[in-house]
Amino acid sequence: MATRRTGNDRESVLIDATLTCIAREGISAATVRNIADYAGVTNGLIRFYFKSKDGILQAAYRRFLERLFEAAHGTIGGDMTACERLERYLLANLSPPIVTPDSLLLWANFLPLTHYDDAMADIRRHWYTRTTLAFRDLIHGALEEHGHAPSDTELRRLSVAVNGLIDGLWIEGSLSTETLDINELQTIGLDATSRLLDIPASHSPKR
Amino acid sequence: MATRRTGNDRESVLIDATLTCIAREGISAATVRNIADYAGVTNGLIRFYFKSKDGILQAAYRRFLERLFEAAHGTIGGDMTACERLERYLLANLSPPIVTPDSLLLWANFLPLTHYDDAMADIRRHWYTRTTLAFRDLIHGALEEHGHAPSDTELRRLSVAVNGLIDGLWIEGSLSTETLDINELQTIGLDATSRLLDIPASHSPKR
DNA sequence: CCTGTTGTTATGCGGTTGCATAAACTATGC
DNA sequence: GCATAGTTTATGCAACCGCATAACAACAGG
Repeated sequence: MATRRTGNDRESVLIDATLTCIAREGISAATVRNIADYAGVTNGLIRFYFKSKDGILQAAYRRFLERLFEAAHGTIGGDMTACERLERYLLANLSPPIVTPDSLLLWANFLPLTHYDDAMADIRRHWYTRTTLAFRDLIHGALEEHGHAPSDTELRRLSVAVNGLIDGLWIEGSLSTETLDINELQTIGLDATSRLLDIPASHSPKR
Repeated sequence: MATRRTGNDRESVLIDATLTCIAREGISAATVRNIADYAGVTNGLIRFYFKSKDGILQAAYRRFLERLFEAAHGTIGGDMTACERLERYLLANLSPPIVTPDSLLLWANFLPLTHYDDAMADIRRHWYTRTTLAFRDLIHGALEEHGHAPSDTELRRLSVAVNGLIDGLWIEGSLSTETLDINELQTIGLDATSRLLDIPASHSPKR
């Protein structure tokens, strides 16, 4: 019997349990009973905190995306130069906990749901635009700092390219944690980005 | 009642039905009955061609990956220059049928299976190494053609970077078929690649 | 202490669905 | 026409799923 908790503490535990469950056994194993097992409680409790199974799934998806976002943007301080901010952001996106088999698995498991379920689709769109915009700003800042003044289309294209690069490296890194070490992944990412944006990398000033 | 067929024709239809089914309704809807419906036959027939549900799933995954591979490498002729070959390859990877919501959905639906099922994992590894190697050769050829003679690590890193870029653009393109048109995606991809490899793009000779 | 509220369990229901099997039927080649 | 490959129909039977509800445990305030 689980010890009694107060406040929305349990709710949080349940959401995390959902994520671990999905990461370990896949979305099809994310049944009310199974999730409850992961959380160490009994199935009925889920209905106490969420009005349906869809509810807890949406909450889990939201938390997952929010964590990804935070893991990347949380490392950025206001006192940095634009280039430092961009670099921090890139590095975070090429390190754990973002680059992990689990995060990729969660992403892949959730993605299909956003195609059949409107609520899930909304959640994805929300975070997608949020990340995209924030990212564009980062790129914009870094470019300006080096005297580049890109047009709107140029900026958009560069953002798409670098964003794509990072996403692709994220996948490669998460899928081959054995064969590709994290340091090399970061080196590759930073170096490639500096070439794409035509700005020197911070540690290797020239190239 | 479906008309009678001969040879392994039906088998092929069943595999395709599996893929359509997964793309449209997700892996959890890929039940024996549902797949049979998509194929226009009855459930019992599946067991005639495949020894279990896992069997047909593996066959479907194999076909899916093989098609992706073919869609990209099939466009390459032996009489082209290395650069042309690379460009063709990149363009194919940034066009339908590779860049489609369906292919991404299939990919995302299958990926988790490769983490719980050894047979599926083998299939993924097989095609993964195959694509990686082929891609590295393409890059290598293009670099040589421009007088670059990369070291092994350089070549590997460049391959990872460009490969990541393409994968990332594939995701972005497949997820936002509305907001991002295919031509722009290709422009972005080719341009970015030429910067990464430090070789001029074919149509815009200088930049 | 008692009581009301909140957190938690236990249990049951109705229903779906899944995979597999076996036996019956049909077309087709020889 | 007979044998065989292809196909359907019917069925078994179990797992299990999501949801609901009622009983039980803990804690807070009066």
